[in-house]
Amino acid sequence: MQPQYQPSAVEQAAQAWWTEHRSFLAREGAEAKGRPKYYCLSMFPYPSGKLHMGHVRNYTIGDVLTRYHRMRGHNVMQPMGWDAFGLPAENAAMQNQVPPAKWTYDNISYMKRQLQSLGLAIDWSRELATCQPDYYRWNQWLFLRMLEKGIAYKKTQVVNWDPVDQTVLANEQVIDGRGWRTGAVVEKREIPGYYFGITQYADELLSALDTLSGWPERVRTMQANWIGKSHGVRFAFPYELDAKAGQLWVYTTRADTIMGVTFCAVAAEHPLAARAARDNPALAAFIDECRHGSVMEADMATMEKKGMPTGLFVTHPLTGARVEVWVGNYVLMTYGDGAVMGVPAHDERDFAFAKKYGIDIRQVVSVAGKDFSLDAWQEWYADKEKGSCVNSGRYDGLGYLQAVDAIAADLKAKGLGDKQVQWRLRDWGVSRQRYWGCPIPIIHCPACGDVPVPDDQLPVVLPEDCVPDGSGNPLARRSDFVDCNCPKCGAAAKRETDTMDTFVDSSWYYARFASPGASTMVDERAAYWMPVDQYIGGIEHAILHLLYSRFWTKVMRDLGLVSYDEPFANLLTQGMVLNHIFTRRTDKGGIQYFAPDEVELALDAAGKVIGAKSVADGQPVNYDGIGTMSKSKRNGVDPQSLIEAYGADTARFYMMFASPPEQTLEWSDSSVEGAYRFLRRVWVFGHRFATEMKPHLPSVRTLGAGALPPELAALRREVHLVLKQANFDFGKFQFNTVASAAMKMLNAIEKVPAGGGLAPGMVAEVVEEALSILVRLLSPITPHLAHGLWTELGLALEAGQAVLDAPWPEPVESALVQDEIELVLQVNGKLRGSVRVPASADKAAIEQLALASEAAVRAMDGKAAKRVVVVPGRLVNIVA
RNA sequence: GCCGGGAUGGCGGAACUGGUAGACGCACCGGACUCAAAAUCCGGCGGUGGUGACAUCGUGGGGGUUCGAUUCCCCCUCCCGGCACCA
Repeated sequence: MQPQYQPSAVEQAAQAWWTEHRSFLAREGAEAKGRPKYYCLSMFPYPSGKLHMGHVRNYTIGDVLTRYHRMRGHNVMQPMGWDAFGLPAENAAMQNQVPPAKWTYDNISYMKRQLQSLGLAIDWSRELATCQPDYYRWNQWLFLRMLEKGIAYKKTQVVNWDPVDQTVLANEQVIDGRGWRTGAVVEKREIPGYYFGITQYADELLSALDTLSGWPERVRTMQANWIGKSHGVRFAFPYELDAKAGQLWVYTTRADTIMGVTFCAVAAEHPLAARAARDNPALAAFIDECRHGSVMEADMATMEKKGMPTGLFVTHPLTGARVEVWVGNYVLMTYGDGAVMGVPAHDERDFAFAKKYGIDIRQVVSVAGKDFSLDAWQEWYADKEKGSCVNSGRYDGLGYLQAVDAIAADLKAKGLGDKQVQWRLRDWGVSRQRYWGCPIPIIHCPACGDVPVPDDQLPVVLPEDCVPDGSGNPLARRSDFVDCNCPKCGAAAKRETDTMDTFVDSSWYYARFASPGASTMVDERAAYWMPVDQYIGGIEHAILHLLYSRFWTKVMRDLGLVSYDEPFANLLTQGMVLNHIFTRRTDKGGIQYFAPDEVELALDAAGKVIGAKSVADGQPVNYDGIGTMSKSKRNGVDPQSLIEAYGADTARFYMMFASPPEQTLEWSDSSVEGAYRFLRRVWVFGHRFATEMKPHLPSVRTLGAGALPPELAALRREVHLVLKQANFDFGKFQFNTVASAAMKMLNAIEKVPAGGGLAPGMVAEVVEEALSILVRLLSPITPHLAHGLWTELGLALEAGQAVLDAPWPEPVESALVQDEIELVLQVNGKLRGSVRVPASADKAAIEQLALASEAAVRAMDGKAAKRVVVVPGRLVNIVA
């Protein structure tokens, strides 16, 4: 074997071997040979151009798990594909005058080569791209099924409208309330669109979270809060207007405070607001003002709360009091009925609103020992657990639950309300006024209306040669796409030009991977592979993508297409990859970003960073902390250059070692070098073993049969002890400590005692076993290095067996035993030394030995022990 | 604003169910090798006091529970992710 570690040679050889042996083709049925299936899936990438470090991290984690489970005896499947529709392709098209399709396919072929150079154990025979008609036709097909079942339907939606470009903007394209290209103030506009009735599944999506024991608690909590089941009361304020009786319906979770209502507020889009504005120009102007700005909830929630009275009054359903109706810019038309009751005394937002506009504040809940004040908001005003009703007539003295019950009953008796369960979750709007997406299979006929495209005319194929220009949807200008005949009456008709949200594409790709090439949406192979055993992706997908996929699965199940309830049995949410940010203020007040390799750091004597300067001009730059790698901040590191400089194994090892998968990972060039150094040491020691030790190996191995000399027993014990911990850590997905275990193991093996009367054959045997364990432990993380060493050192347990199919190593218990153990000695909880005791000693014996120890006697200073706490195998604490 | 998460040496991080805080690595310092440098190898490395054994403080800040708290509870600060048309 080569005495030096040459990653490119090692990696090319390993990859050639895997290709030749078709090592990563997943098998089904009899070919699975009775092994349990393990479907390991990383979230597929958007083909943005080239891989970024987040991809490398994501796919390395998936690959480590895939290879680990394979060695554990599973029938593994790890597919890969492309989330190929989306906005960036249209942006690139505008910039480069290249059709999104070409840009996308070019990116895919480049990124595929990059993924292959990482040595991922991917079954490429299952590759798919969501922009291919034989994939997205099933989006269209299922859309039609959902339409038939009433799960898909049409209604108006509120969008960001750029009045200059005359186009709908994505939230991302709205910067500070203005269009990103035109700078025009964005308006809210209502247009028709298709929705998926995810709320029909709200109950199950919530309750089934309890069955997802393989999901992180935080993701389940986020989804539960997002679905947002709340128990409250929906009730009405009657009014009379234009000589007609009407009712203003509101929803509240705080019905116990209903006696404190001093105003109502409606959304600007509410019919009552429109009616009031009819003869109130000031109000009309205010409503118009509310139309400006983005539709993002974060913007709505942080903007200044403004309101204006409508001059209309409604009647309090219980007190009969006249209550004025206001228009509030903070009231969401999309939640509940687009109107809220205002209780300034017990709602922080209402309090601020009332203070601002001089509305009455009426206390109706009190907490014993707390004084109510009109001057400043207090947390307890809104604490429904502790208070009871006051100033509330017949409800006085009731706690939250009793008050809600009594009030709901009274409202019900009057026919003006009842208890109601409310969801925060809204139906999923899927229409996008964009070109590069899956066409919605609808035809608009002047006579028949909206007509679904018949199944036998699917797929509705998207033309791939359009170049968008930023104003409107280019599809609308393509008569060869738009003009068609009505499937019902045959008359000339227009095809729908909206495309589907790209979240639709990613809501079921995992199932298609399990039935590649099927002539139906999925086939029986999906029944074998699904659900995904391990799903891996960024935490930023914790809600939308994962919730939509769960919803989509339940729809497919109810259509009889699949029989599982949930798509992802286990979920690992990986953290982001961060890097340092360096900036300089420009003369014009802008910010200039410097890539980390354009900056030289100044260190003090202890190695602490005390300054930075530009390599180019030697002038100082500011260190702006750490942030996600991004093009705009110029702090990204190109995986390609990393692989070229150090090899894929170093990139993989560094990624796993630098941080546990769920946490953020901070980039460090020197730590990458550290990873490389380690891999080189492994290789070099392998060479030393092959040349210096292996020749002494006895033909019949006796390891474990008899007692080893103490030095070798200690080495062997260390190796097995570290392995035991590493196996435990693997189960926790804590790959950083697995990597560090491999380092510890090498540290121990490198110090292998030699000479001193030790039989060289015995030394070689202990080292061979240690290397066999180390190489297998490393193989999921650094598969090329492991493949090379396994072969070159002849470590295979069965002839011809590659390391990727070798059995996972388990610690040998007999190698771990020891006669004496060391316990930590504490006095009053403070470390005061240690005490050696026989491994078999019982509590009484340990107490005695501890009390008699030199360290204890000194620390006790003649005082008597009140109590002795013994934690077996760990410590003794003497309480004096 | 709302929901979720995080904070440990100069840095990334470790610490099993409450039991030796700082494993492993990086950086830095010292030594060996070298004409010299790089690479490599050996040693040191939280703060303060002490020649030293050792003492003492120390896991974002404040309080609590416990023989014992990075870990559990309460309050606060800052940072990160999501907020429905980025993917």
